[in-house]
Amino acid sequence: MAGNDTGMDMNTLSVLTEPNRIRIVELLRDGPLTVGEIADRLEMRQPQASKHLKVLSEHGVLTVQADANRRIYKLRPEPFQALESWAQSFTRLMSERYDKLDAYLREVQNKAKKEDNPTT
Amino acid sequence: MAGNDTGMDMNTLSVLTEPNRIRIVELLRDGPLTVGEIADRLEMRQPQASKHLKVLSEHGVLTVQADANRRIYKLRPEPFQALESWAQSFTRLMSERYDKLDAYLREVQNKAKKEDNPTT
DNA sequence: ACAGAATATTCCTTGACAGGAATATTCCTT
DNA sequence: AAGGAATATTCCTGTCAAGGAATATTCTGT
Repeated sequence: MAGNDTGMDMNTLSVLTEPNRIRIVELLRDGPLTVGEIADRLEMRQPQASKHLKVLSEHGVLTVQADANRRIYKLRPEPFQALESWAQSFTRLMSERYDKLDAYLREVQNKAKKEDNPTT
Repeated sequence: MAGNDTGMDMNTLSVLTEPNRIRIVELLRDGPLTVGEIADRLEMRQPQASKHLKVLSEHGVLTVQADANRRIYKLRPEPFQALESWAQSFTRLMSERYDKLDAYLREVQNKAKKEDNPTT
């Protein structure tokens, strides 16, 4: 493992960075919607909406619920919890890290000298 | 505005789509590093590292500090705070939204009937 | 069974973008 | 001033993914 214990699947993040998918997700924040409504409100064509919804579903961001002809999409909480944790893993550490810059600077300079004459 | 008041600029986020950039960001979580070290530890070539670092800097995820020949890159806290807020704007609402599914279902079905014979 | 909604899928084209390789630039050291 | 790190930039090429358009599928109501 690479020290990522936030449960954050990085594909989830990358799936959320497509502009139209972000719009979909933000729209669904206010509640579940059908494909048609999503396409309408975001002024995109139905096929594109379906495609994005598929991607989002496949990555666990959304779930579908069938209602007759329609498919109602809604957000799943998990990815956002994971994303929040992931972001926190940075914000929590950030302030103390700030102090380490000076230390690192000196360290780097030392290493530079050492590499001038390695013990050989 | 489109109801996004978290200060989250999604273009900032979109920069984190690229796997190697995520790796860089996670590496820098442990503290600032020079270009060479980043390239080494992530086993990528220096030019690619520089390119990614440039993109990350341009989008405000990193800052540079020059030290002689070297450039020390470190994370900026703002994007991650914004990301955390953004994620929270979902996790906070998610549980109550869950209850609204049934309501929405009925609403959708009503609307369907109305559209069958619009008042004209 | 049929007509017609609502949604999904396929095929195609195009643009963006990441990596490779070579080279330019900047800065230090002597 | 010259040589040599460390880093940045440029040019090229291939890949991938999003959008458009057309079509297929699924479901309903009668």
